[in-house]
Amino acid sequence: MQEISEKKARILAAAMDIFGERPYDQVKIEDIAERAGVGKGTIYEYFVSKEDLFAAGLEAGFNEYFMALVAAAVPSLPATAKLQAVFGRHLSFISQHAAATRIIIGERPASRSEMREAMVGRYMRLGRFLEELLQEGIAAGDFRPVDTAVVAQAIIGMFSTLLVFVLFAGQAADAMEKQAEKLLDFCLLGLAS
Amino acid sequence: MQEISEKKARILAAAMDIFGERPYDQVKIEDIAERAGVGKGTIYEYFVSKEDLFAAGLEAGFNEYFMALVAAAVPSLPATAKLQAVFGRHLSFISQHAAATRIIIGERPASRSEMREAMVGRYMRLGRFLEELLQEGIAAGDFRPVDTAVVAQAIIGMFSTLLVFVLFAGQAADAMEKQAEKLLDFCLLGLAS
Amino acid sequence: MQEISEKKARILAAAMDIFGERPYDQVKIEDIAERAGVGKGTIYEYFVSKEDLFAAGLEAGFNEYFMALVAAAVPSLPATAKLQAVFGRHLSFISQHAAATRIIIGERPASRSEMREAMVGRYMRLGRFLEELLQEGIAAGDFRPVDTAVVAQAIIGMFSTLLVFVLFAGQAADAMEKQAEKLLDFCLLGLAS
Amino acid sequence: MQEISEKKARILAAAMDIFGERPYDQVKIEDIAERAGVGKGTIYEYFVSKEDLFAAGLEAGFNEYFMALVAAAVPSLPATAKLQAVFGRHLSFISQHAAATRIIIGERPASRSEMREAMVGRYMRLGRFLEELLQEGIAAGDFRPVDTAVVAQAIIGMFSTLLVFVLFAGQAADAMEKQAEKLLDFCLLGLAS
DNA sequence: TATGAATGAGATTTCATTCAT
DNA sequence: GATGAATGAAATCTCATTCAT
Repeated sequence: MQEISEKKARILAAAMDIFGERPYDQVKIEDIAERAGVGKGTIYEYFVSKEDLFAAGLEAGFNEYFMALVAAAVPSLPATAKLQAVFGRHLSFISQHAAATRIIIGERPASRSEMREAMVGRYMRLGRFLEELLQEGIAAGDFRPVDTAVVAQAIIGMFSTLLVFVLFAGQAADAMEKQAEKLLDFCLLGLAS
Repeated sequence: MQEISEKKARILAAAMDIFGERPYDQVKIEDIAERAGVGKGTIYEYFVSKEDLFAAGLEAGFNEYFMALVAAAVPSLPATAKLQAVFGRHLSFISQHAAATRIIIGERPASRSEMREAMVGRYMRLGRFLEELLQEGIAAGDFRPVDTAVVAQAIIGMFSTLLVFVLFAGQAADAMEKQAEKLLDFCLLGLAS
Repeated sequence: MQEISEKKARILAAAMDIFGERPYDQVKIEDIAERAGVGKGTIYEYFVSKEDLFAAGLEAGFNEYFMALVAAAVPSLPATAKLQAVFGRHLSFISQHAAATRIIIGERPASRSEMREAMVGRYMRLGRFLEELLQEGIAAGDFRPVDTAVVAQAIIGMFSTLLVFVLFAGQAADAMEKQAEKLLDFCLLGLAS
Repeated sequence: MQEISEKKARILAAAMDIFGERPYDQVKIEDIAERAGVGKGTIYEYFVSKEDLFAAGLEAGFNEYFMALVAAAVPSLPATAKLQAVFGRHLSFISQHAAATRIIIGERPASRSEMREAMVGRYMRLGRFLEELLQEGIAAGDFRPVDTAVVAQAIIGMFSTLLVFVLFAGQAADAMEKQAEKLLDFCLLGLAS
């Protein structure tokens, strides 16, 4: 059973790798099988279809990302520092896990309504996390009492802009870092109590 | 020659329609031909390939969107009012032209670097427009002297978040309007001189 | 349009040929395309699916067979001679069109209910033809007033037995001819008025 | 060894069941394994291949049927009564063992000449049984001295027509019973000494 | 002996693109 | 220029069979 999970994980990892490299319809199941070191048929033992595998990769990629953000928000830190850490972690994650990230933004969110729902669900999850962080800051008097839902949305927006610049515009890492800092500053301006 | 352009326009319109309805690889050239009321072969008289047609639709969709924003920023208005108008127009555009919008963000065959470049180019164009607007406001003393590139980026980010909520989460129009207003307010907080 | 029908006919002929040679699932669409001298895709312009093509072949094969029987029953002949002619034509048809015939008995009648219905329909059509022939003979006083439905069924049964012997047991032609004659005689014994 | 046979029998029974339900290529070895309550691999302990298993089912199904006919021809009965009993048993068997019967006529992978031979062999076996019955009747003076081979063949033909009507046309049982009686009568007409 | 996870050959069908008319 | 019939490459998924346990 442990063995089984291990194989499923290997397939999933291979899928994320490859789906990150090129668009969905340029990925052959066979490519993934090869990279995972299993037979084509084996993939279908663990995933219902190519689309299912893609969706699983999406979910796993987001989870990885989300965990990274959560881990960055060390509980002992004050809210401002947490926010700063989250911004930084966002940037470093998308820089280092370009492939996984490219899946997250999802080359094809439109197809199945299930997938849309999942995507929206992920947005919400990220939003809730940021809202909690903001509420904490407000409670501690670090932030002014803003509408947390709105600000969270704004932050997600900033994150997604950074995404585009890092992944597609191929900006240099340090330029991006500066950019992220400034975005954070702008954000804090609006939050300053 | 006038005739020719008219036909090309009809094909492009049909393409935008249909690419907005479903993901790239679920669209058949034949569908577009049918909707445009021309033969399959005719499309190849005006467009090199399916990908080319998609790219043209993308560009046209963005132009439509961009023109709408530009038109909203009536020159005679003060910067704050312009920004407000642009926010409002963004929202109304994505609500009313869901199809065109879905192309803009949607499904990129993304394989070709040309397309990535075009996408980045559009981001930049939108960014420059917003920067100009911000600089104007700063010059007029309406905004504090922020890093316009950064704030423009932040606004683009907010726009894209609104996009997700409107297109995929299916939020009610009026709820979104309120949300957009609040995003603008948050923005203005950071900009207030 | 004439051209089109010609191509469809060529595909159908090739299909009957090949479906007659080997069982359904050992026939590749590609084989049929090759024999018909068209591309694989072309077949799908004229037939919805492999199964559809098979069903069409079945129908066409039966029609050919049925026409042959009908043609044998020359109107001017007395009933007994007609019956004799039909027996003879049955035998010669299945001997000479072994391939087409093998389709008729149908390697896979069970799959779709449509197909079953079509098969039953063919049985009925053959039955009605024989019944008419019998009724004519009864009216003319050549045959005793038997239950025509029953005797028609019996004749179909005899036909199918001959089928098995010719197609599968590979009996010599003249031996079969004698056999058919005797079957007819036995039949006539029951019919003799 | 007793245990082994029991398992083999269970597999065979399951195979007959399922091959009777749907055409050969819609049957998965796994389905049979499941119905038999054994593992997929186990089937290959007892049968060489899917085709082999099918052939075994065919043979077993025919044997069941053949035994039933033989049992119906109770030795003490006069020939006419025997023939009557055999007709009746044929009908009741195909009505009650539709699945087994469907195998007998059904779907032949037909590729292998072995299978054809087996099929012809079964026809012959049935033929010999009927011939013996006829000869007995002739010897007893119940039947006129017909060519027994021919009449046996005719009877087999009638049996197969009944098959089609019962299995595929879904005729009501009692209507068929009447039909069978009449077929027998017609037969007896030809046999009456 | 029994198992079932793993395999990979294989075939239908789709659809972008071509080109003769 | 306009058309759409013809094409064939290509890829998902199935399933009989194997073999390590």
